[in-house]
Amino acid sequence: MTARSMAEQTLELGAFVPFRLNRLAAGVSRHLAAVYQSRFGLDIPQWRVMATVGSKHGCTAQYIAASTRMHKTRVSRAIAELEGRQLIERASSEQDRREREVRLTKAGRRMYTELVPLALEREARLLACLSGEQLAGFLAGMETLERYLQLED
Amino acid sequence: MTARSMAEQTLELGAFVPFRLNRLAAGVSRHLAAVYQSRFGLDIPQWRVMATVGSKHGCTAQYIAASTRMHKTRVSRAIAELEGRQLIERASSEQDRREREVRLTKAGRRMYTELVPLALEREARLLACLSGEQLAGFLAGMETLERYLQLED
DNA sequence: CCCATAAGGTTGCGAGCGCAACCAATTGTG
DNA sequence: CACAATTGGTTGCGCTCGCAACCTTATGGG
Repeated sequence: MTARSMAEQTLELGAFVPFRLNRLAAGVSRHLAAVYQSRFGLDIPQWRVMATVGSKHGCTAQYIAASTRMHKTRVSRAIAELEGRQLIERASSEQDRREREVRLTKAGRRMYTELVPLALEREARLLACLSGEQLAGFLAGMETLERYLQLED
Repeated sequence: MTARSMAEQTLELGAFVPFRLNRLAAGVSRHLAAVYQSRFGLDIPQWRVMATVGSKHGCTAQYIAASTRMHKTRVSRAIAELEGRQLIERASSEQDRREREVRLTKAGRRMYTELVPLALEREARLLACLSGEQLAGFLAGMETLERYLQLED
């Protein structure tokens, strides 16, 4: 080991990928929040529940927790709030009376059909700052990292 | 507009980049937490303060908040805890007696020199799952997104 | 058939965080 | 020089979250 390599290493957070990823994710969330927060009065857990239930009718809280990677208590509370706002409804499952099947109400479905195009458009507008080639490279890297960290569904 | 395009759009969270970025950032943080949490008893705010002060001796809480993008109260509390553990120390600035210059103590510097190589190694091990080309593409995309969202320092 | 164990879901509680208000020191302006 | 406005930093408060404990229903083994 040379004297040079003994010199104290430093770490610039601004160049440290874990930090940059957190910062980027927060920035993108903020970029998206305008859609579901100020316009529909949803917070992140509620938005995730709406998005999940909207494409998986009759799913359970269990399923929502697993696919959104939220803690089951967070899901439970988000569901309770959405039910209070009459956006979703629950019915005890026939097969297993511990489970409760979650569905969008009419009002919930109306919000969903309005919300989803706005969210997708927001995502598209963000990604439009990347060239086609850059987008492909970025997504490829994300997928590899997700697989490595076993984050996929 | 065709009848087909009137069909209700759906949104799969698992294919939605904002969600995937949050999930990835959380996964990477968890991957890294083993280093600073279980081994050195630091939480994220404390780790970020240590990292910042370690390469910017005598900086202010202000500076830490700006470069880590943490709320100033979060920084204030992290500093107070680290000071309580005698890892950093503060001295009132001569030029402006509102400011307090933050520095690592001897023990803090010892932790820093032990911590930084482990964190960098952890980052390198994570990124090693990407090919050189994939890594370059991923980082290029990140930089463009950061610039677009004005997340840089 | 009974009881131990597990699984779906909810709730009490403590910890962490952001907002707003605040204190102290500085700067700017008449 | 005085006083308003600003800035660095801390603190009280309310909110959200995760953990652990709990209730209810289902399952499995003797």
